Amino acid sequence: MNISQAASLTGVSAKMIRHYESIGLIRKSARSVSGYRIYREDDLQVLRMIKRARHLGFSLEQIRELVSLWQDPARASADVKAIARAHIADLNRRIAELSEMRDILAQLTQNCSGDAMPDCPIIDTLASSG
Amino acid sequence: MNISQAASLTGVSAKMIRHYESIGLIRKSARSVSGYRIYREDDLQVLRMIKRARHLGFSLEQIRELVSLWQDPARASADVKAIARAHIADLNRRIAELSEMRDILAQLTQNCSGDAMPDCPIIDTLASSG
DNA sequence: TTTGACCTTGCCACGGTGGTAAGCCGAACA
DNA sequence: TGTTCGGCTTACCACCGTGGCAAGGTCAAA
Repeated sequence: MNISQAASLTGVSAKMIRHYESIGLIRKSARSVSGYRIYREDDLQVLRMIKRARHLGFSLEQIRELVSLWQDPARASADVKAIARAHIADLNRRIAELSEMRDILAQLTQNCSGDAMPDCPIIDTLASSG
Repeated sequence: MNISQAASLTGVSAKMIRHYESIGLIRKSARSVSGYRIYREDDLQVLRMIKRARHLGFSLEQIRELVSLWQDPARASADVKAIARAHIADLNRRIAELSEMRDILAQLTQNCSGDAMPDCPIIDTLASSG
């Protein structure tokens, strides 16, 4: 099948399939005589896996390792777990950062009258020593 | 004072000060005869405000509006509040996304033995219909 | 044969920040 | 006075992941 079919069957855009190929995340596809990329059912598996891993927020570099482990029948689940743990730690860090921002802003917003007057704790905080 | 002093007094890197100037977020600074940027105490206020707003996760575009409102004595606090609210909503959206990723991964990780065996629910989920 | 949909590669863009290179400038020191 | 070193200038490239666009080749149906 052609790239757009592979794209619609996996949810990965044709653009991204080409990109993943160019960075070596997926193998170079077969080509037709005229140079069109050709995909078989097997190829879709990897794309679907990448799609799901991206959905869980893994970076392409992490996905590269995950794909490699996936294709290694002698893998240790400990290796997979380590990648997942690192990603969870990263997610927690980002969640904590965003939550802190949100909490501060929620507090400031609550104290802002939100009317036609200029006085505003949000601006005041940003402008002074907040 | 020169740019590196302004940088160290505000915590905004010289690189970023130039960038903010180039995108019109801050006014073009005065220049010495030889072309060096010159900053006065007044200029630092804006940089400090940008620094704090970035720390709260506002985008540079939002900051552009905030700075504009800040410098407008006839501003309505409602306008400031609206920007903050929009940002809070965005933060909440991102927090929810990341939390969902983390929860799913935490679940999978918990069920992964993490030993030398290949079997692993994380890989399985990524590879199949997860 | 024409047409329209598809494919190819290659470049530019986003946001925000860092790096690096080439060249000018300023101050201190011999 | 001349050298030297650090700071300043602009301009470009990189990250990450994705989208868009343009110029040109290809395929299938009408």
